[in-house]
Amino acid sequence: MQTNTYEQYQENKRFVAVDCVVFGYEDDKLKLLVFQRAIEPAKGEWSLVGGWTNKEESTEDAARRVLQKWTGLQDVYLEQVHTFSDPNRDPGGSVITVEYYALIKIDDKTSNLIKDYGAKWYTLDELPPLIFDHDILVEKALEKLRLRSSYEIIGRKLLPEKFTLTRLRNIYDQIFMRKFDPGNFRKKILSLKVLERLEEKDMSESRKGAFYFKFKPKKEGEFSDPIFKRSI
Amino acid sequence: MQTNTYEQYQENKRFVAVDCVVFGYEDDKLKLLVFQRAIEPAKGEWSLVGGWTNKEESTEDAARRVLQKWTGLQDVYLEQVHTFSDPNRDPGGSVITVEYYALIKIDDKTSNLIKDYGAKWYTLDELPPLIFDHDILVEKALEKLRLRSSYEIIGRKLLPEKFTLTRLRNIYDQIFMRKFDPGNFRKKILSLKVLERLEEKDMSESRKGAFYFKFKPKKEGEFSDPIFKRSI
DNA sequence: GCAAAAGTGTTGTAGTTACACCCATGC
DNA sequence: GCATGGGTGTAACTACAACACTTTTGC
Repeated sequence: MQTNTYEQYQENKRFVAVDCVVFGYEDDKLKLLVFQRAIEPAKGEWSLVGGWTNKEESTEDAARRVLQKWTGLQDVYLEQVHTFSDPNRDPGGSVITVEYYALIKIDDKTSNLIKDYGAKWYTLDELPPLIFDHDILVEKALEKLRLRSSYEIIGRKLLPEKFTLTRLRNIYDQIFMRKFDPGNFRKKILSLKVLERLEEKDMSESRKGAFYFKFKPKKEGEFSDPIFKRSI
Repeated sequence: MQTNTYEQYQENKRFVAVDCVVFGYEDDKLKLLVFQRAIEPAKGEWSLVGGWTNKEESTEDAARRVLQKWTGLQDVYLEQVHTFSDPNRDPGGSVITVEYYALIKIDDKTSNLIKDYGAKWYTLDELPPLIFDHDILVEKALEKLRLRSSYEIIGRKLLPEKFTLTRLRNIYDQIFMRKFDPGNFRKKILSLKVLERLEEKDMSESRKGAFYFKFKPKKEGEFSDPIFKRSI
């Protein structure tokens, strides 16, 4: 173990937690994963997935560890959102929390794992009130997700291997809480040349059928798929 | 003192610091404030302004306290940037740092206070290497500042009461590390209607003289001065 | 008059929006 | 044959970039 030059400042040490806003897409709905809190205070109330960090890991690793523990999920997409530190934000004591949002693909396997822990997927409009400042964390995560979604097509982390453009648009409709014009959305997305059309069609949503698409493999070192060229 | 439900998790407690990337504008240059570190390890080397947080305050309050202590500055504009937590980022021990950037108006009073503490203003291109991951923090702060600057005119926090458009453009040139077209920049900024032209001219930079401008008072509850209307 | 920065005008391009319209197919 | 989502085309609008041009004034 490394020597710690700062041990004289012991009394400054803090509780540091991570909280994850977990987004998933199921039954054409953007959903959010919430848990019933396992410890006091507010035991039993709805809360985000969270846990303590420890000093041998980064907060991102802690977030991954916590997600793995509670949901069985691995290799999720994480992005740091914000750090909350109001000493009164948690009635149990002064706790700093580093917030992440996660994007995951919901499949049967994950669904089962999640059920084991008293967790539940809620759509954004049906979300119950959450403990502490977690409602604010959700709002912040959404803002960050919107920002990210305007720089790159985020469906890659939420959708199954093959999907229709209507489904992708549906995600964007829900993230931005508005209706995108189907024609314009299609042209915009296809102009970015990050999707590849498959020969197969999805016949379940319309008579005509809609072509499936998949993401082209992401090139190494390639930064992202900018949706808007404009900058200052 | 409030009771702490979490005391049983003592061994999870962490060192949490704040670091501030302080931007100022002086002699037509965007500058960054760095200090010579006062404690081991890396004592005497250049570092960002930073300090410990304690559990009675938020990290933002800690940042304000630290800035006040080292620079005498009060009422600065702060924005949280990112939280760094790699357990090996600080050779002195596992320390989480919450990063903020600050925008300040440099005047003679602040200059004097700052000199007292072995601090120094550097332009971006002359910045010496900083300790630990602080070079990365600077890069992150710049990115965040660029983002903010494309949503609202940030000069309000950096410039004196009255200023010319050339000076404002000069700030943008340096933040984005490119030359903005003087005519286009002028039209863009004035179209936002957040500036008010004064009758007085600055005759020091040209024969013709350039009108001084000032920011209109910010309306209460008004969010910001968007520079780009476009969204997805 | 000339240099130099301040300030205005003009034109082309490209991203975006709104919306009309055709397509394919199961009923 | 018609309703429905899938998919294409087009015209108007607007932000932006490039750049020409005019203004002012000290030297």
